[in-house]
Amino acid sequence: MEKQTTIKDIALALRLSTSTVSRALRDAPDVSLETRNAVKALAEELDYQPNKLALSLLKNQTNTIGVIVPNLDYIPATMVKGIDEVALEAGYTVMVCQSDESFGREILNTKRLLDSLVDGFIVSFSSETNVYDHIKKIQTKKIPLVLFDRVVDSFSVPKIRLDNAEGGRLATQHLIDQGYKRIAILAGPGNLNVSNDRKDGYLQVLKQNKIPIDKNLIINCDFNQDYAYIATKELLAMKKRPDAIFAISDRLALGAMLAIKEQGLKMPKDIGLCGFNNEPITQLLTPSISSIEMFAFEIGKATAKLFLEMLHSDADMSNKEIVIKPKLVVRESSKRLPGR
Amino acid sequence: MEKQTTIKDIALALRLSTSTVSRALRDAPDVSLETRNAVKALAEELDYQPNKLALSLLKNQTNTIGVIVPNLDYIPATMVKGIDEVALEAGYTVMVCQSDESFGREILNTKRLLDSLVDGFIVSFSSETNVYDHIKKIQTKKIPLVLFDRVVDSFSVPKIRLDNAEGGRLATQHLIDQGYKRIAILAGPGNLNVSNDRKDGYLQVLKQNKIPIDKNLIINCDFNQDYAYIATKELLAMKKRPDAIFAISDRLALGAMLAIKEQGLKMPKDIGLCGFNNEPITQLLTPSISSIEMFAFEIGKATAKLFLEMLHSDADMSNKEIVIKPKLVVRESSKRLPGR
DNA sequence: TTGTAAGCGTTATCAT
DNA sequence: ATGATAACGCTTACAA
Repeated sequence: MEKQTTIKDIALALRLSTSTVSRALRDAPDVSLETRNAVKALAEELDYQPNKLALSLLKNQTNTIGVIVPNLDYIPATMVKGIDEVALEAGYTVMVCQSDESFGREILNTKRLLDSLVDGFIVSFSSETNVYDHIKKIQTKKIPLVLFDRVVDSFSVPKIRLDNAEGGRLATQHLIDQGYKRIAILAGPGNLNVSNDRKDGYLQVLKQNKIPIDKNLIINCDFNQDYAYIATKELLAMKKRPDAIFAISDRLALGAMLAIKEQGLKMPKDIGLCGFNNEPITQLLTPSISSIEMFAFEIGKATAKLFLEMLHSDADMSNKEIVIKPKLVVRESSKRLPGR
Repeated sequence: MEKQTTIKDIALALRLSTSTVSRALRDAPDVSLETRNAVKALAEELDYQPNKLALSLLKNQTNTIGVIVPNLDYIPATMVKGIDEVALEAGYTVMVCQSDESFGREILNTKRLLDSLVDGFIVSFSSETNVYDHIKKIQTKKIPLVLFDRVVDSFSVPKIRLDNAEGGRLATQHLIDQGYKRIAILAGPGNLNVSNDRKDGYLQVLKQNKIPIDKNLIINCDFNQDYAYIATKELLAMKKRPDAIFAISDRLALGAMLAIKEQGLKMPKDIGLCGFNNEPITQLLTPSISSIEMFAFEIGKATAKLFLEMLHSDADMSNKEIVIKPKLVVRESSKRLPGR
């Protein structure tokens, strides 16, 4: 790694002081046109780049945002893309760390970013996380923090998330509208808001429609296709098997689909299926899978915007919460009535 | 953001000089046990964290690796995971920038990372890139650089990639072995090694098997499902239509599949299909799609290892090239003979 | 064993 | 209009 040109080099060459050079470079008003031009010309020639480290040390700010995501699957990757786009435009660089759904990695990532001296954090929790000391530490240090997607209510920090309950309602009501009577749910990990809220939506709609709730039809599980496959096999082996399945993620829906096909059941005739996330894959499968669009890119952009707003305004935003509305996307796996 | 505890704070509180504190903290031999303990205790109490910025400025090294990937789809995301894992273990932090297949973004990312003063670069090119001044700039500055996956031969820097030609051979030979006679190829963007090498493998095998090469069956295109769909429709509309398609990525295979299904053709009976990358989706589709496993995670890990090796050894590694062997995974879309 | 001082690259404050 | 100096947090000769 070669030595970079510094202000000193320029100053020396031009027999100026570093301060003058610094001023000239930044178009300060009180520097003669002559010197300014000379400085700029030489800077150009030597390919001078200001040293960000020195600047950061001085200003105590790195222009870097630490982003922690549970994984880099389609949805988080899309959100990161949104965050990155907005942050970049505002002159911030994003450091993305993925926790791989591991609490330990999440802690580690927090530490890493903390001592990388990021200007703030944008965090979405791993499915294992249910202790939040690492987050409290961020708060203690008064470092700006925004939670997104997989959030936790108990922290008074800005949050952005999908209206997951609404998503659950949309999916469940849709299945009911299509004439399904015994609707099971693959409900995801029990400690995530995204799981619980979607399940709550499901429960609400069942109640509204006076459909009795059968606990045997509610399966909590990892976001894991294999688990969904096994769970679905068990569901289908029941004496009174469900006639529809609401999987709270498309990955879970995939697992369910495999089990359904293996059982020789046909969608949507014998059994209905609705996923969540609206990943591209849902429209490619046969049958295509109904799902809930969650606007991941938009959530990402909104998150970064909210973060920057918090960073630059002094208003207290700790109770601000942005909730994005999901959209039902009906496909073959659950559509057995004409219309709609 | 609260002021962090510094060495100065500790020195002041303990009526020591900063150098003594610094030494005590780093277990230097020439500091009395007494002071060392006092310092460490207070450091613990005040939750002292060394300021990385100051250290970086001093040592002129950030312990950060800049990674540029063309996108965050399954394969690059998996590679990043591998890179991250190895880098983390070695005490390095990874800054990932995705170019979104845009040359402009790639330039921008290079700039960003360059003035973030990363210790080195790990780069995979966007599909638009065919001018390499930004890479030359990295080289001019003597900053360590490794290319991976989408590489370019003209640079004498360490490289890691799949044996793409072998992948092309495996896929094509497999289709021939299954009795397909007119094999088309969706060959991807013409300026990427991954495209050209896979196509070369295809051409080689056709020659070996004395199958005439028909230029109409060779389609160069973006890594874009929609394009593959359209191209396949055209292929199928030919008077002498192909009886098999080798798509050099699974995304392209998906597009092809949609067109094939729409045409009412059955795989593998009427037409064979083989993709590339072995993304999880290939085994979920109906029919499941044969593909080439490219060991993305391993490539990622190997890349980071090679990078670190280069960073820490003074041997000239500029001609080192690691080539990973792909593996054929046969699935329903191309298997019409028993056995194998 | 401990302290002093210089230096990493930059900017801000206060002279001149 | 320009320069000298201190400061950001830390390490490392060199001195004591």
